[in-house]
Amino acid sequence: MTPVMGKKAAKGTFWADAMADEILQHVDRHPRLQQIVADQGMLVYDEKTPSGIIHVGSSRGWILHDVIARALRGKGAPAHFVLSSDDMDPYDKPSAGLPREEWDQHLGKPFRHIPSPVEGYESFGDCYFRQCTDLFDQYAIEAGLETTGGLYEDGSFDAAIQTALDQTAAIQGIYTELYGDTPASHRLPFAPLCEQCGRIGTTRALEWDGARGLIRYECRSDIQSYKDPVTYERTYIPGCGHEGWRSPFGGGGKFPWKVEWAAKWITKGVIAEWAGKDHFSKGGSRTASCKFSVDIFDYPPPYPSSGYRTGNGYEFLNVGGRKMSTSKGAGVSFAEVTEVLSPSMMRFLMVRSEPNKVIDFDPNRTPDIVNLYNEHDRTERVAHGIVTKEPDALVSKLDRVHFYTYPERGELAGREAPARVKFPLAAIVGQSVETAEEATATLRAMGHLPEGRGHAETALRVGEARSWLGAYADDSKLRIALNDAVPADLEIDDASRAVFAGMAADLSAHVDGTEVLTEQDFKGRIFAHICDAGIEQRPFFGVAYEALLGRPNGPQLSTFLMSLGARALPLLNEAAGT
RNA sequence: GGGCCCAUAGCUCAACUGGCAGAGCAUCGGACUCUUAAUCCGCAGGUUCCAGGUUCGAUUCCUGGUGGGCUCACCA
Repeated sequence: MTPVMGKKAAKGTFWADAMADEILQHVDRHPRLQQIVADQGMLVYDEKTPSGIIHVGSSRGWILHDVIARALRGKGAPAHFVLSSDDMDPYDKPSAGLPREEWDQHLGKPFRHIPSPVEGYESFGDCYFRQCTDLFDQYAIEAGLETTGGLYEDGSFDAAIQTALDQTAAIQGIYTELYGDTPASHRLPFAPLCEQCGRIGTTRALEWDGARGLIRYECRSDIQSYKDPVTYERTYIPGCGHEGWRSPFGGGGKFPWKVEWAAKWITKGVIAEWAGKDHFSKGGSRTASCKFSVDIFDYPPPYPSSGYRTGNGYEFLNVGGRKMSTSKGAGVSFAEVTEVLSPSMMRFLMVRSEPNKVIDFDPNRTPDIVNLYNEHDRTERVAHGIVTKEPDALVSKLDRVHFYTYPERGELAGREAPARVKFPLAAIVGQSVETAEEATATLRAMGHLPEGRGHAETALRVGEARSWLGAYADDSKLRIALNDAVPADLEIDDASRAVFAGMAADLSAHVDGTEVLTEQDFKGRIFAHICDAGIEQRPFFGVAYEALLGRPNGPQLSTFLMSLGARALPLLNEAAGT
């Protein structure tokens, strides 16, 4: 391939396109990387430890890597995104939702060797990893999947293990240089897997015999500790006391994290890999890994790093102003969010925001949701060339946002934009009818959908609105709930009762088919009744909403009643006093 | 204490690699026999966090502050 020789990316360039340019330059600077790309393509890499239910914040990284890989492919580079499950990592503290008496026995073991808490998965690690990756299609995330444990077991890491252990002194020196004289300054950079008890978090490597390729270790009870979630006491994971020699190769153990990260880069030939900004803090794991990569493995650390310079990680996705945390069991899981919010919307949210901007998203805040849908729809319209009120710079940006939000749509030229119904309307109609079919029919009758189009996307959106209302919108104004009965303390004068009676009669006739009314007809009847009764419109509607919903306002009455159909009749009759 | 990121209209964000600060939503006003988080039209909304510096010109670049977020043993 011929990398596009990049100038510095223009400031107005969409973030993913600009990053792709920089990655191509990164490759250009290193002949070694050019060779790797020629041999195996351009690897965009990410990894995740499956230590429990994975929260929604992690999806920002997956989407980011997917978008970057697509941007690179868009420039002709043979890029692909691979996500690895760090399932060789040990289960290092009790997991929030699992019974202690059953699961504490597995503390210290690699996630890939612990049974799955949920049926149908190969292991603990497989379970939590795949609960997410099985949803990737819905998010249009195109990723190759692998497990880090698998890489240990198939020998991929063997060369790096040999290198690291042979250079133990140099690695210890780097730890000392970065962190001072800490325990890591004196340890072998490897955690053997105990042959007797299968734990990896409780072992200490004692001696490396490079000639025989064996490592001496013991399995102890003073290595790995956690803060007990109930008693808050520091508790040590018990090792089995085994001591012996074993081969570190072929799955015989794992690197400590910071060394492992660097080992992966050279082993896999990683060209680009981000992580959350927490890893990129000065003195953090990326700092150490870059050092190991350059000094120990002699490999150029992947973009956005360059040599010892780490570059910057991406910002967090906060939900309701809080950083999500897997281990604290707080927050919203990725799988859970997917059931309630549209994957397209989540993807849109993350594509439109530059990686260095915090995203604070709260599904409990109705305006957040309404706004997100509005912005999404506008982006879609602009991308289809429908609205051109926006300034040019914004149009070209929204164009790219749309492209990366819906990569599967491809070229839009000459294609009609999906017919979108605004989210609040979808929510109201969705609550007053039973099925998506009815909702679509109602919306079509109301004139919100063009003839013959918009059925599928509208049914989808009504479904999204309903799921969201079911999960998050308890106190949202968009929630409507029919009264069981007309509130006892509601005063209804005789004139108003007559209007209710008239509406009930009209609606009833419409429902049993003796009279076919369009929405316009029905609307006209309502006003005729009000006029006949000789009362003011405004106060009457207030009374009507109190009678039906227990609120002073609500959706347009004619639409609302028609979409309710027979379900509205008991209340209308009661209000009419009949 | 050190480091990184962020700060533009009430909210969410733009501003084409320094050139008259713009959109969407909300608010407000008007229209539609019609109350709405429906539709259409319109008004208003800004000392671009502060103080300096570079420049003919700074939201943009530099320095120093302020506020917010994240992070800096081990583990990941």
